[in-house]
Amino acid sequence: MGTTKSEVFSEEINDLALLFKALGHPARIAIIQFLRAQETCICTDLVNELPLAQPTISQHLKELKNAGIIQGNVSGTSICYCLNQDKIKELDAFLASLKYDQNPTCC
Amino acid sequence: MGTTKSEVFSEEINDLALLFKALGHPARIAIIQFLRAQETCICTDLVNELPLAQPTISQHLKELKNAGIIQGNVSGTSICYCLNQDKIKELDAFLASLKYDQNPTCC
DNA sequence: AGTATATATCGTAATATTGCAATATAACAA
DNA sequence: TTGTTATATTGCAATATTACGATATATACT
Repeated sequence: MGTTKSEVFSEEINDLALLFKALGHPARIAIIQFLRAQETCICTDLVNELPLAQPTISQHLKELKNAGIIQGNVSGTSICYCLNQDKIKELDAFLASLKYDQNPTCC
Repeated sequence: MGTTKSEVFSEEINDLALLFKALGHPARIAIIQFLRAQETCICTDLVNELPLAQPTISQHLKELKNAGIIQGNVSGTSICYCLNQDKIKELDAFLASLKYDQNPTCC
């Protein structure tokens, strides 16, 4: 108990859930929004921008990177992060697939 | 410690994070997909469909309902659930806003 | 080598989530 | 009223997440 029963679900469903889970935290949404606004990569900027300690931000970046939503490249002493458009499109496609052409009469 | 520092983020960001968090579990993705496929509402069907106990499914439905992603209407002894297109569109709009017209050269 | 800067990792306390058995509630039927 | 079906709630053990101080690592500059 306490663990998610991932084994019983398809890989597709688990992958989607992991992506959404990575976005399921305000700090990570804020990071994503900042990345989108900058149009380019960042690193310490986030520590100055968000009221969270450096290790906390580093941890959130790691989770976003693990999920594949952002990418990071070493650039001197700093690391340059940016959005991974492919993953975003993947999520967008899923959400789009949930829409109906016309609202069903239900409930 | 241990608690998410929601106070330091905007309401918009917190709302989005809560919506994504609700989708961040395979059982809840499976529920959403089943609801989409049925085009209409459900209830005990999910207990038969998914290898999870009834209280567990009830709990996941509650979270999806709290997030506003699904709606439920009493219909006799059962409850009829369905997707809330508005919330789905909200999430879709956010993801769409993250896309760039052309991929930026970064990282 | 020594120093500064940028980021990651470790360790840990506080809290949240997951899953389910047991039980409660609610609507209907006989 | 008693039974049946459908769903929700309670309680709890196992596990995961969050946040951060302390510390490590890695690159660059002097």
